[in-house]
Amino acid sequence: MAELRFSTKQRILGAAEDLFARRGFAGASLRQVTAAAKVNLAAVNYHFGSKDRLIEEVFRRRLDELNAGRLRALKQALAKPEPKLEDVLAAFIKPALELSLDREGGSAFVRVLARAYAEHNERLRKFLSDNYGHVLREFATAFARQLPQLGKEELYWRLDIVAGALTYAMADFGVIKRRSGQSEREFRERAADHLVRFAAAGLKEGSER
Amino acid sequence: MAELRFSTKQRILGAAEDLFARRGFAGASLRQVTAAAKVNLAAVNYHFGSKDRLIEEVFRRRLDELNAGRLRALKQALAKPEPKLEDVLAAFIKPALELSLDREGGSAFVRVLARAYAEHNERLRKFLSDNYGHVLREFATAFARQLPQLGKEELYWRLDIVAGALTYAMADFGVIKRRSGQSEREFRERAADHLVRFAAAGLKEGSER
DNA sequence: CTAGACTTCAAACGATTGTTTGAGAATTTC
DNA sequence: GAAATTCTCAAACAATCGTTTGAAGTCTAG
Repeated sequence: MAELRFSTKQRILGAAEDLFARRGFAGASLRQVTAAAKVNLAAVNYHFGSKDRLIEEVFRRRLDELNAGRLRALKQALAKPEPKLEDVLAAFIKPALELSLDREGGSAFVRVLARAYAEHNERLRKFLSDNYGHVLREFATAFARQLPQLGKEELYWRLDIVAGALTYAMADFGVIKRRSGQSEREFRERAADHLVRFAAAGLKEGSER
Repeated sequence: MAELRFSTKQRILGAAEDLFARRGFAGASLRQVTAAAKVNLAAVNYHFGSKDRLIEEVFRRRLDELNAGRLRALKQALAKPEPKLEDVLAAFIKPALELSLDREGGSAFVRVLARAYAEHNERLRKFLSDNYGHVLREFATAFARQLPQLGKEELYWRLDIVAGALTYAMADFGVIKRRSGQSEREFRERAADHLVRFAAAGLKEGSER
């Protein structure tokens, strides 16, 4: 976490990500963050302006790439001759899996992401909606095309459940622990496969299958 | 929230539940809680001893009844001549639905519950595991009997996803808003039905169906 | 080499945190 | 109705919070 080879700004972002994942935004203090980053306390306000802006930058650093990856994967999936529901789901899930495999704090970030759902923080919601709302809208359109037999309301119900399950699974909650012989990558890829098949089954249920 | 007809202790628990749901355990201060409860600041430490113990009592007040209801429903479901997977799922989900319909803060509590998942707080996890772990173990056994074709590891994968989706859906996250003409009860019952069918589809997927 | 910009630092700011105190009010017990 | 117990209250406790300050350090451009 110290890692003095990184710049002050990067070390703060890394330490903040880790501590926000473990103690929440209110629960992690700037003194804990700067101590973990081996940086002076005032550096946060110098480089980011405030704690709130630091939180936003923790998101921006990862979400820019994550959502770009999702859109890329979606475009690729829809370019296939006969794109399936599973392809659209995988386009949403797999980039998040890749992120969670990032050596430098990616797995911490997906837990931060899960916290953002739990926090009903108005300021944070606006920031996320303003910057990344268009991605979710594109996926909603793609899902609607894959599931034409579902009413709009019904579709939103199911997508909401899928988004929740995804957030939960990616955050590594719950009882599942990987077997000791299994690599992190194997573990995560199995997780993504399970989630895609599980979500597809739930989304299709009641339709013609 | 004020509701002076309730005792000091009950008013504190109600206000704490509401504020923990909205701002988290670290984010809600005892001064905010006691102000909302129209109670003196010192009353929390007098009646509960500390903020941590107050948090535990917020859980205990609801979880005793919720988990008793789940075990009752599970017993009833397993007493049927041919219990189905959907029956076991409903036994887990429906009591939570009932709780979320409780006029006096039930819907706030399910959001508190979702926060407890997000918090990796060791103390809280131990409290929940010590007091209610046996309920989850009974359900795991029942699910295993309904899905004998699934390996133990595979089953745990899927149950974890179901638990996450349930927590998420019950916490009323996400984009779904009920139509203005729809009652809270109608809305929640539709939610539970969707969730049971969705979860059942995902749990069975890949088996004989 | 120097002037200027950028970055780090220890120290302190006022505000807020959970908790404790001891006096007083309210209630219960006999 | 007096004594004892339970509860409420304003006030203060030390600790910690996010933020600001101004001086000292480091770096870069001319």
